[in-house]
Amino acid sequence: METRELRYFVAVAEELHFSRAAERLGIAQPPLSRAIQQLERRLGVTLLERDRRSVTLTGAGRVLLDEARVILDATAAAARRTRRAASSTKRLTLATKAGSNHELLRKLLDAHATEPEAAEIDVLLCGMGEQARMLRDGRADAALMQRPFDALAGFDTEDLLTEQQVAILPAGHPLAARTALTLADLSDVPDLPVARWPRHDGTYEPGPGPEIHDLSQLAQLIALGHTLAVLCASSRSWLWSAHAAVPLTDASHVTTVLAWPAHSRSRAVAGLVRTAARL
Amino acid sequence: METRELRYFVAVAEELHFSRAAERLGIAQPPLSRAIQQLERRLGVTLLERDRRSVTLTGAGRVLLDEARVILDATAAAARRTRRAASSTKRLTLATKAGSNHELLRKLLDAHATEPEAAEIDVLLCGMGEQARMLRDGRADAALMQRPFDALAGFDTEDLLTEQQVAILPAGHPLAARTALTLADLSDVPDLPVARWPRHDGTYEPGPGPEIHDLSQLAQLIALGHTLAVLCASSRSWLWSAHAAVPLTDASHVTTVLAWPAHSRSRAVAGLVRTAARL
DNA sequence: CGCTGTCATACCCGGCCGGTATCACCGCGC
DNA sequence: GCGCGGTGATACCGGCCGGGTATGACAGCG
Repeated sequence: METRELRYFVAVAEELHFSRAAERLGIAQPPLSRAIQQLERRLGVTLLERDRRSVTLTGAGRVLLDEARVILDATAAAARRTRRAASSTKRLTLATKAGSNHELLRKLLDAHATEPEAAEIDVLLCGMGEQARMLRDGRADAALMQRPFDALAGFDTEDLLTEQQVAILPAGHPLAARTALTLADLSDVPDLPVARWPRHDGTYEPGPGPEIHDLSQLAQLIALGHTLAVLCASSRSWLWSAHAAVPLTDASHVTTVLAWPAHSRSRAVAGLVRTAARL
Repeated sequence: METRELRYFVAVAEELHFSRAAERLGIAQPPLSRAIQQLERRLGVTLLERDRRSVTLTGAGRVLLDEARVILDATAAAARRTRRAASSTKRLTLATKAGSNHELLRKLLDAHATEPEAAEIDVLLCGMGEQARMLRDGRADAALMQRPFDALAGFDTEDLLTEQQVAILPAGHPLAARTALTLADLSDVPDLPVARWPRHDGTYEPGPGPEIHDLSQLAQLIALGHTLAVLCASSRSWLWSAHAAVPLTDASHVTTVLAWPAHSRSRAVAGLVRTAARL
């Protein structure tokens, strides 16, 4: 199975339409039909049911679609990682959630800068939960992520900092005067629906609160009194004067971790991990 | 990057010799040289340092070698899984260590057989630690594995049974008369070196004991009085009369788990997992 | 200084990838 | 019922590229 065939198959399987898929691929329809037939012949499996008026995936086709997506992503990541390994042995890209854990990032970068032989670090600021994609993509070599919020499957990690969570509220709100809160206190504040974060797959669970894409948007919404949010304590570093932070006594703790692709053999990443382990 | 190019590159990177790699691939040397040059040109990266007398990998080459191996394995697995999905919706292959956990396997199969809509199960008997490869390969849909011995990374699991470990000894040995032992008792028995299991990567750590590949071999070696072994308690089901099993009071417990590829969407696997969860 | 072994280059051929033209077929509307 | 539009499949052709053979350039070695 060549990646070209997989690319073609994914296009057809997603469009369920040969002509549209061909257009998307930038080729004509007949060669595409032929390529898929050839793939089916070589596998000895019918992947698509052509029904004169509609194209549908067979069970085997669904399996191959899942697998092919993974393979194509891995191939693109491999090319990127290879290119980056060539262009810059002494340079690495660290993905981090824009705005979060500023103090920790500062400490990590400062400590790393004092290391002899240390690689230079490019900081790549991401939206919520984008770090995992960047790491898988090969666009980043390492990332700061948070357990249990971020999807850490497939990565190796080093714990950096465990901290309490706090509720971030509009400064004028009655709850903001309290010295401590519980999750129950927040679950049903009538005028302040809890902000909704994207899940691991990028979708949002239904609910009344606004969908959050990045922290500056969240900050604005809280300052406007439209929502409240639960974040780790170090978020205090970016609070506005219109914000108030109140500790949550019963929320799970959050651990910020340094994550990198499992089995990475990059010396630059290893150096950063060593620095992080000493923090 | 086409899989053909990756296949060629892996061959050259492993052999570090174009002619031998070409022979292994079943093609002539010049086309291979050209293919690698083309790959390098397309990536804009030199992967191999040709030094008139020797070929060595560059840093980028090492990165691509790791990535390419993963991609090629994934591609082969994808083909196998697709073929199997086509040939048998109602059939799945369960990999298990030959000889181990016989009682548990029996219970699982019996319970599954009574389910309506249940897939038929082909049991695939593996040597030590081979199940992980079978799962990754796509040669098996699920496997019985043991924590903490087997490499479970990348799989989803369902715990089935946690049990104590026991020492298996030749029946006539002095230690066999004891009612309980500790790991310290076993660490330095002069005439009975402890059997060595393969590690996750298939290699063995150095030591005096014999290298174990499967349980029948181990059984024979113990019966001959050449070694002793530490196994989970359910191993008692296959003991010979020439064997004795003595509980270990301080060894970590072993959990037998049902494992399957993460994100599997197979209905047949889901059915088996449901059965297992009810055990 | 040839000999050997290495990888690169030159050149040729056949197959396959992609394009255009067309077919076979279905659903739809008049 | 009969064009008509739109679907994927087929037929055919041309050019590119992957593969082969022959050979070159060069280093190490006896």
